[in-house]
Amino acid sequence: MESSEATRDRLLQAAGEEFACKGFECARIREICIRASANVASVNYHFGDKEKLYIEAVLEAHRCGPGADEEAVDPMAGPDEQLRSFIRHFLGRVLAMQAPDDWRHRLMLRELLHPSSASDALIRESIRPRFDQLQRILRRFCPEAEVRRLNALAFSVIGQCLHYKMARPIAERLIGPEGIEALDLEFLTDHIATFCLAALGVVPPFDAAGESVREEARSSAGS
Amino acid sequence: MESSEATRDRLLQAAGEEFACKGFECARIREICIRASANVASVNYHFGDKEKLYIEAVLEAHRCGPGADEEAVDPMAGPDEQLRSFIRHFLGRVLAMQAPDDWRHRLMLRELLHPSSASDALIRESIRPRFDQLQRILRRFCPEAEVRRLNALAFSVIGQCLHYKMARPIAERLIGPEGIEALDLEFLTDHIATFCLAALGVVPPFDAAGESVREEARSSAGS
Amino acid sequence: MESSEATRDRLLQAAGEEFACKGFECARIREICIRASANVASVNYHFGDKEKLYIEAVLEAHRCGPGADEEAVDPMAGPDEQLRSFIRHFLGRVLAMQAPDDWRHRLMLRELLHPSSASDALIRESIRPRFDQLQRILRRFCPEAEVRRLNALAFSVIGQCLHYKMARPIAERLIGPEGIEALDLEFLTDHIATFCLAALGVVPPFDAAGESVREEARSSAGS
Amino acid sequence: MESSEATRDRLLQAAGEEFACKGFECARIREICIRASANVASVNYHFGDKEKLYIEAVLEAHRCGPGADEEAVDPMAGPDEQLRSFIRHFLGRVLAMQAPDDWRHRLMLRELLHPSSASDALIRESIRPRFDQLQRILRRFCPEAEVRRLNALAFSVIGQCLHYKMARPIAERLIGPEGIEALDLEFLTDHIATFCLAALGVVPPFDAAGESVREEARSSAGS
DNA sequence: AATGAATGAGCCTTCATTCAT
DNA sequence: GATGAATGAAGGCTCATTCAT
Repeated sequence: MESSEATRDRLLQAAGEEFACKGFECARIREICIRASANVASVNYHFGDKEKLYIEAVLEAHRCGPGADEEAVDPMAGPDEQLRSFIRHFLGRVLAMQAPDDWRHRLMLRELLHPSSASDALIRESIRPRFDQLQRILRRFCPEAEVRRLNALAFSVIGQCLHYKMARPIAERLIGPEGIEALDLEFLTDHIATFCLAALGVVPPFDAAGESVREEARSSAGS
Repeated sequence: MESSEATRDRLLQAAGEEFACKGFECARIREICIRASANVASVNYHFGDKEKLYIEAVLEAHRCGPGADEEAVDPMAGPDEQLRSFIRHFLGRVLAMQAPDDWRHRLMLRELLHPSSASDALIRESIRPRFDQLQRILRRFCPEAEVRRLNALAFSVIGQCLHYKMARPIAERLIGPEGIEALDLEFLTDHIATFCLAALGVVPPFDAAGESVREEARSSAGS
Repeated sequence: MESSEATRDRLLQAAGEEFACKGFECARIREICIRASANVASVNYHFGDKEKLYIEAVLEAHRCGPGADEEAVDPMAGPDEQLRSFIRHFLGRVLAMQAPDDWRHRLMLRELLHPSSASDALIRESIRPRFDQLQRILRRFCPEAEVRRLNALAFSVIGQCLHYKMARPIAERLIGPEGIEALDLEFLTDHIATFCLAALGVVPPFDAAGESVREEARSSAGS
Repeated sequence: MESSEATRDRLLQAAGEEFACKGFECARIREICIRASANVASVNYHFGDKEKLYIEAVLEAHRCGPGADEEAVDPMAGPDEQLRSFIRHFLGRVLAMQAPDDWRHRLMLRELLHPSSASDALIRESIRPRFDQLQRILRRFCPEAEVRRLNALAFSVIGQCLHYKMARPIAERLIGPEGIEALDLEFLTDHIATFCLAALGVVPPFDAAGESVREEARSSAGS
């Protein structure tokens, strides 16, 4: 049957969506089957188990996920341009995670918070490469920094980006929907990139407005 | 009856732990009652509902949680000292969240990710005050910055700190347990504070190791 | 304590209402206690049991219920006048059963349909006397009728009256609310009394409108 | 699958019996499933709900119930013959309701007293047709009677019949089992029909025994 | 004497899973 | 190979009842 493979795929797709937006426990196997126009027993038939289906869905998520991200950063560019580019792409993916068909990223995010047995492959093939890439970029800024510092730097970059996904519901309540709206991809990319580059001592910190403060603060820091 | 209040408290404590580590859906009311040495119907009697118990637990979490944080930051100190102090306390709380009896923070974190009807009070009385406090500190660095920038700055600070809680399981797999171990409260406080202050132009970025890079990067940035 | 007796009475009153409108099974002991401003344990304390409370409520219902009904029928009147009077009173009570404080009759009606152990006393002291009274009245119409006929006659009278209580919800759907409204106490008393008296051959059947039909029907009956 | 339909039917049958003799609230879903040799979850699978099962049972009750009643009354017969025929059939059904397997009628009776959401269809398809039929018959006796009178007449007929079902437990205690026994279908049909026809002025009231009384009563009525 | 707290049995429902076809 | 029916284990909740005070 050719429909066998097709059903399997539909199940995987439906499972991905369901797991992504409800989590493993709250996802209903029946709902998945209905979405996939398949029988209730299909999941057990094709995957044996709810958990095995979940793992398959997560693997599928990163398998069919973004692959050309590595090339997104121009290897010939300067380190600051590379970092800016990395942030733009990473942030772009994070902010786009609201899209209904973007269950792959949402699923990966869930794995970030609550790693399951599926996350080994996920880390190996999807997360670590990007993490290493980021570290290679950062290494160019601090060639002699110890590993610990490099890790912390990488987490500082990633943490700022991910926060807009993680804490979005709360952020929205804190600064209002229009406040969130104002923090669009363009602005945030520039903000975080500038923030990090300034922290790395590459570019002057932000706008003129901060200049005066900088002086004041610097003197107070010196005291 | 004093025993009534006592049982209620035991239930609240047990519920807090259970909800904190399993989430609302996966927490079993029976387990909570067993932990609290109470009857299965106790929850219904004292709180009426599983959900009402959850809300009560969340409120209890922030009620008995840290409240004297406001005083933690010396109002007479300079802005850089205040920021450093804020980060230390915030991070301290985040990193301490692993403690088994620290269900209060884990519960609040869950609310961060999946706000429920209990999060209104949580935001109002616990989160917003700290957020406002951070913005007041940051305002001293950028007196004329627009609101949007201030929001982004605050999120940059918070995001870096929270990341160590949010993505800890994955981080541990990325850099190994000893890598995580190395990132202790002292180091991270200094790292994030320095990172932020450098980004704000107050202190020179990091250590001598970075200096040379800065020069190189700056020239490449200028190209 | 004087309040002891008072609480008992309030419980009885509240139980009567609750049982009357929800039935034994659906009545909630907690609701009764709330209504009576009493403790949840009051019922068990004062009556020992939900069922015992029910029985007490039923007995109370007929005890404090109508007692002067016997006198309502003038013993010196003619049989037709007595029957008319009986129907008026019986029907009046049936139709008034909607009143919120008239739980006594509603409770007795419930006993009619689903006799419990409480109904013995109810029948003995409340129902049978009226039944006997009706039969005495009917006996005057048919002095030589056999017992079976007299029973059937009594049930014919009672059945017509009770039907307006029993099947009211359905009747309302059949002929509409305004249809029910039109069947008020005055009209129904006259209708049923005339119907019965005509059946007993005392008065001519109904109005002139029926006269012609009677002739036609009588001839068809004779065929 | 044929077995599916079979199980559904067994559940419906078992539910009908259980609901008929215990009512909706007191009926236990577990008991129903045991009776139907089915799993506890079967009800949920086949009907979704206890209430939906109830509704389905009520609909089934009237669906498979008596349907050829319309033909039971000879349209060519005279009105008195039609009325007598109607009463015989109606009463027959009412009196037969004691049979253990006759849950359909008992269920319909419950709906009479406590209409649920299932009673709409019941009224529309089962009760109203008979009611209309009866009114058409009565109309022949009183061609010019107002609607109100016709309604009251119909209820007088129905009320007398239904009373033997409604109040049977009490009636049995009032006149004893043998008294009830004596009121068999044959006797009651004749009694009620004669009672009504006499009330409608078609036939002379009852037997010779009553004749003399009629004279006496008539004179007393005239006084 | 009377109460508030606590109990445990039992109900309906949900769900992942298995089985016969 | 694939399905619809059936399963049984929990889960949350309700309720009458009991107990300690």
